[in-house]
Amino acid sequence: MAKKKISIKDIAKTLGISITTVSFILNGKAREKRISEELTKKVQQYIKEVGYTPSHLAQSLRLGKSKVIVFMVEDISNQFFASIARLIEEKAYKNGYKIIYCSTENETAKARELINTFKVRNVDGFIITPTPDLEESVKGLLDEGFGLVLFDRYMPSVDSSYVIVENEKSAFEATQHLIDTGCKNVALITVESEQIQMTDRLKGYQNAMLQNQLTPNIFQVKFHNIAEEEAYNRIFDYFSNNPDFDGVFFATNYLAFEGLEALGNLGMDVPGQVKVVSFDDHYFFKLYKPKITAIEQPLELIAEKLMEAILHQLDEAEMNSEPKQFTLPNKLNARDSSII
Amino acid sequence: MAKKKISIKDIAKTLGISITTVSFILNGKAREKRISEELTKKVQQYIKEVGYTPSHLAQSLRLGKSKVIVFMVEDISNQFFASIARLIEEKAYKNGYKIIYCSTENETAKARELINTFKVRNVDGFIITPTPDLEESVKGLLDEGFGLVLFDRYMPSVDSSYVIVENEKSAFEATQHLIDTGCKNVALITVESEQIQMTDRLKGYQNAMLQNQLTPNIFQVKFHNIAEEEAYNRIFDYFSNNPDFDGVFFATNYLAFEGLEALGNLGMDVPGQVKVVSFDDHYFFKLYKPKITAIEQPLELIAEKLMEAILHQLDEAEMNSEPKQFTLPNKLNARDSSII
DNA sequence: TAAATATGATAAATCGTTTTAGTAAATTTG
DNA sequence: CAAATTTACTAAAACGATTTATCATATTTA
Repeated sequence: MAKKKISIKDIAKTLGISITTVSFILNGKAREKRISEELTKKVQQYIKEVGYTPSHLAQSLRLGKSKVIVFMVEDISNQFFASIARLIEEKAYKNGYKIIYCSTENETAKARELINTFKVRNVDGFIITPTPDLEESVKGLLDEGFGLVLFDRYMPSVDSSYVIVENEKSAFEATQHLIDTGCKNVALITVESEQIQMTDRLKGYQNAMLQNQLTPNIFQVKFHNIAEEEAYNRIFDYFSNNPDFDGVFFATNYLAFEGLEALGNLGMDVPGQVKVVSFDDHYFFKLYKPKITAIEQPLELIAEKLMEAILHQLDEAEMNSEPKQFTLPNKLNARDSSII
Repeated sequence: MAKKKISIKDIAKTLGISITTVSFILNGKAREKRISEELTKKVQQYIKEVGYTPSHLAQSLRLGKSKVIVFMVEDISNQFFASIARLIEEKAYKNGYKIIYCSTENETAKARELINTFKVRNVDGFIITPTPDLEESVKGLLDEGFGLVLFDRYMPSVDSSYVIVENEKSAFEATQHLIDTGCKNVALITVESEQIQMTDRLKGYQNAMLQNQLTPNIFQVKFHNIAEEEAYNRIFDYFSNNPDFDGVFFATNYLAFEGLEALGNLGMDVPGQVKVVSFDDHYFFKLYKPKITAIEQPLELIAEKLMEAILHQLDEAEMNSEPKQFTLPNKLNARDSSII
């Protein structure tokens, strides 16, 4: 029966004092504002008694800060993003922030729309995995004073805070790992994308191949939000038409899932005939027979740095400070050591 | 350079009219409130010109509705919950709602705390996977007029809206499926839990066994937020000590992941020697060799009904209406048909 | 002892809306 | 033609907080 929520005004009236006094006490300014110890105690006591909590809405309106951070990723149901969501959650609540999530599907139009939606919703900050061509919107956020941290990928042309991983270095290592275990023709299965996290992985692969005097063998799947099956078919076709490889480096784990399926159906033995490494480790890779070697991103560290960067920006005291830019190291989980 | 946001007051001043008039026009009450066509047009034109959008904070404060729904689940990084999150997202935004998520870890204390946090944060509604002993808090929400829908499990003692699946029926079917394919001793691997979704699955299994004159063979893993490895070890031990089963029904997919690992390490051939069915289908089960039969929950339907139920409650017009209670059918994805 | 300062509290503006209760002027009615 | 009604619009209160400016009264200071 929805007992009406008590307000600061009710408290003032009941105690026969002014709203101002109550507010000062609530905000710990009693001493500073010279409210007597006696009255302060009395008010605090009463507040505890009735279980009063201030209206965040009213505070937000008055102070112009909503204590809301938007977590805008490619797809919140993706294991990687969901895991990060889980990890930043606690840190956010601990600091009095709430997190609203949304998924862009990596579609620029959708991302722009979402940014606009949330801008007018008085959120304080954004954590974003940017879609292609989102520079303008992102710069807009920065200009308008919103907190902003990019992650998973950054935008070379925008000087914002970001948290990414060492894509090129790890891709190099993964490729080198395959070569070290005897591969002469390592194929790279990646997506057709201009986004930096993907081009960096490509670069790492290419450098490793060239440094070992090997010929790159690249297949870029057109991945325009196509269905899993479609990806499977394209990878299957590529493998059938170019069967002379002895190693595969998958640039993302969903490519690996489909690719492993394809290898299996083509009767290619993993890891006997073909060795495999995937970017972006997954619970699945430990369970798969055989276990799959993969590059693990440091989820906890990413989450930690994300919150560090966004809170730093939202902290009044340090407004307009330098952007924080983190490039974090991954870990290659070699699960085929018995093969070497 | 944060150009200050334009307010309704600015518009009124610029056009030399009152705030009231602008507000009426903004809210489509121009006709009703007898604002002349001419002025209405002019104002609308100006609003479009300057790209004004109302402050949701101010509206929320004034109207007492924040257009925020809390999505409170056991663990947002769990594939099932993350998928639901993804699916309700769009429906929410389409209706002008934002979604805040949080994870309870299935800990009652944490759930209570979260509920309190969000109650004072002026959210409108809650979608909750209740932890054990959460009845009081949940009833509190109902009494205080918050929108509420439980899901994944409900509370028999609370007459709230909920969206669940046919746990008992599907568990029965899964067990029957194993029996039909020749199993005489089907083990049930489940968690030690009093929660209804789990006890229902147990019931379904038991009924199927008894109806077939077979002896139930139940192992309840103590699952007090233990690590994956711990669960693995316990299941491994159970299998080693009770090796005379020819089928396993796993009550959740994470139990199946660990259980399959254990079966593999025990050298038990799946599905030759032991046939397996799991509750809660997963991408993984399609990829695993052999493919694993599993019960698929209707994600889209669940999401749809969740939003239907919560929006129904938040709709002013239908306040205090009857709770909506949905029990949805699952689908058994038999992937071992070649074996029959 | 008059002026200056310290003490303890408060009135009122403000944030950006919505909505109730008016109010003048124009029009209709009897 | 005066009264009643309609038209077109507005003043002001309210939502629930924060904060600046102010105000008595008491205490120091000169």
